[in-house]
Amino acid sequence: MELKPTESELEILQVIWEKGQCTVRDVHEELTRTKDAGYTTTLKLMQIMADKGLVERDTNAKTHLYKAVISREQAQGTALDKILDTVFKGSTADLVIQALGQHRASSDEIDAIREYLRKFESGK
Amino acid sequence: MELKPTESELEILQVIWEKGQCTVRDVHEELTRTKDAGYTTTLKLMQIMADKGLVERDTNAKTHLYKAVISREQAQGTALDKILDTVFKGSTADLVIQALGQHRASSDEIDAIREYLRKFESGK
DNA sequence: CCTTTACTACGAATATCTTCGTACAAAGAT
DNA sequence: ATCTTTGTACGAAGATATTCGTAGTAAAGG
Repeated sequence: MELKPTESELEILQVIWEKGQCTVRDVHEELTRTKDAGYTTTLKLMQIMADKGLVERDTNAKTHLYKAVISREQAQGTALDKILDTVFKGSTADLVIQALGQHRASSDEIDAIREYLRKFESGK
Repeated sequence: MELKPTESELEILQVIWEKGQCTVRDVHEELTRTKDAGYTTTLKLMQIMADKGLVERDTNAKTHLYKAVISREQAQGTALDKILDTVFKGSTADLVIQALGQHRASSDEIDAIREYLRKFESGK
């Protein structure tokens, strides 16, 4: 089963992940805060996502309710796998170092990562 | 200027990054080790990439020589930005932790990251 | 020379993703 | 009851990405 959301699908998933269960209108209003798109465009995309199995929908009421099937964490994993493969030669260390270098992580973030490394290593 | 390579373009860039300057045939032979594609498909893609400015080519000789314009590091940065935005809510720490957790970095890798964190923090 | 091989150029078919208009049904408002 | 609003379904146009066939040209081998 292919579970690789497209760009637009990811925008929609972001909203659903954030809000939980959503109607098309919920998603659409959120999306139009930053970009503009017709309502039926959002609708169509969400229908396609339902076909693909990226979301599930409850069609009992007139207004359907959508929820995510794949979790944000799964999508994160997929996205990481992909860029590890395509631009990082598979090196997690390179990826991490690039991420830290480029994006000026805050001290809190760095502490969190240190903490994680500690746990990680003691857990082996 | 838009510098976002597509999926296929990234496959080609990987080869060029690895080998340096390349002919179409160089790239094509490398690609066909793992997938299959017609020669003219690879050619066309590389021509398009030249148009887009992803690669430069030297057309003096009959057989053209291609080299990457955008560096692997640039592409890494772009890729990271994109997934930070689309699936990590902008949190570098989440990204790093997911990357480490999921892909079982080796001890060497972890050491490299620790080392990096040390330098990073002392350098502020 | 002439034939075969290796290359580029380019148009066009496919495939995939995105966008939207139109049709129609249900619910709400007057 | 009728009109307006709010929904879904769906076809099809548009945009972009991918694939490949055909044509033409330069080089290499005989």
